[in-house]
Amino acid sequence: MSDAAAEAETTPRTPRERARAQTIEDIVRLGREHLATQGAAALSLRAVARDLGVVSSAVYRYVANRDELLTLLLVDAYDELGDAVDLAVNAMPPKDHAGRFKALGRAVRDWALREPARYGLLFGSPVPGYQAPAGRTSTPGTRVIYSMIGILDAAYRAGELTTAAPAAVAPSALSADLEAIRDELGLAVPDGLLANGALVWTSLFGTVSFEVFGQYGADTFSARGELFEHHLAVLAKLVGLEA
Amino acid sequence: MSDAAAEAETTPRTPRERARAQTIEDIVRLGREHLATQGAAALSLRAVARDLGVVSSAVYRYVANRDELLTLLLVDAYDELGDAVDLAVNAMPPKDHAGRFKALGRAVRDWALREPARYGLLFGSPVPGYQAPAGRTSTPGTRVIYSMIGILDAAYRAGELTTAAPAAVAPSALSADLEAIRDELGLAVPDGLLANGALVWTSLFGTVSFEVFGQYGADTFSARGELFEHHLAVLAKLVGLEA
DNA sequence: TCATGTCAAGAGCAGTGCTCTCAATTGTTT
DNA sequence: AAACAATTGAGAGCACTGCTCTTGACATGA
Repeated sequence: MSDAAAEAETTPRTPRERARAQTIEDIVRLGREHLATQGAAALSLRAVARDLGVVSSAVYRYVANRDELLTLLLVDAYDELGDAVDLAVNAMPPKDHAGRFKALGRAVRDWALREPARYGLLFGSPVPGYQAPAGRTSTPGTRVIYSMIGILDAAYRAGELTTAAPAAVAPSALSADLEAIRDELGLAVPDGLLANGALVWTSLFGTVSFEVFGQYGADTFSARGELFEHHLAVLAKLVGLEA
Repeated sequence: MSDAAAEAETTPRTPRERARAQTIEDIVRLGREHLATQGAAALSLRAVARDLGVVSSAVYRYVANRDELLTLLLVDAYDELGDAVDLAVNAMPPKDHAGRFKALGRAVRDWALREPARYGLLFGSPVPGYQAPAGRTSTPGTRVIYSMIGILDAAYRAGELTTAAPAAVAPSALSADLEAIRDELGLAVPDGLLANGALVWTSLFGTVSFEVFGQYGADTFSARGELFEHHLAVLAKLVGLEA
């Protein structure tokens, strides 16, 4: 236990370590399947153990407790979403900023509809009694928003944003927050744009959540893809990516 | 069981029925407290029974099962949120459409921050294995959106929306959806406005959810009230309620 | 070869939802 | 007032959960 963090990063050397890593991988894989089919709150270590063909207590050799497995699955899901987003964004030309933004949005929606339970773990109500360890989840958890901010910043630096820029934010506690974000990420975008970016960010996940969580009535919207495309266009305009 | 639905609506007449209604009310009250402090997935009928000073099986005399209690609490929360929104909206002059919209938004945010777990039950990830009975939850569950649409429609009919109206929606499956909504609710607002209204609706809950569910980093935004006000202003502009 | 470290298994505790039976209480009717 | 019937609470019990501890078997590295 001297440096568990360090050893967790190293690739396994001995056969024992490799077997152990393989077992943990199996547990995460089975956990992911259970999570995908039944949801976060229904995730059971005992069920995972059964599928692994092992008695329940044996799982605790590899995973400290249920929360630990939840954290592994959280990181796993964040990374898969991040990969899907990166793939979609990079499939577009670097200069097509609006296209990249829309690709990001569509990738989020597609992944969420494909993996509703895992999406719920990431962006739904918190699991009672579980607090995600910021040190392990913040990096994978910020990939999507960083990607979006990157698109916005690149478009701004290239001078390719609509001149109808959002009104500046008056000096305030909020502008101080925005300043801090700009500094930390080395951004060029002005306050108003950054604040609108935050709205676009939350709006994107709001729309997706409504669809995934079934907040729209069962028969209110049948053309949900079209509705999403409309929303995506409006959001793109909000940050000046489209005219 | 001949007409359970009918008898459920009538006010209790006999002392037995009154005692029974009182007990159910107590169960809902205790359930609400547990829900508020521990969250939906941690709601336990046995814990409620303990607090009620009764053995666990006795609760089943009054509530069919856990899902049934969840439904009662769902309706309870929807109604409380609806009441809070109505109160805030009606505190503004009927002609101050933008003010009424913002009051609605603030009421939603305030209630959500005051009751995070109950908000999570309404707008967070679905409880695994629980499907809300649409017949009992759709009416209380649509109060807020109907209120918002009402504000928008009133402003439109009064001709007090900014002329910079959103682009019309091309004839499509989406426009058919919007047409159906307009017909069913007897609205006057055109397609583009209605579609934007849907975005504003989901965006509002997206922003609130991010704040309530802790999706913002712990220290990314300190001035969350200001950020919300900024977003509210942008959303108001999106539907032409503000210039 | 032998000691060390690792492992799976099993028993067990406390909690959960839910069902069933039984006895007592209560309200209603004769 | 007495008899009846409906309603209720208690308790036992089943199957499930997370988690801990002990025990015995095994493989690894010295």
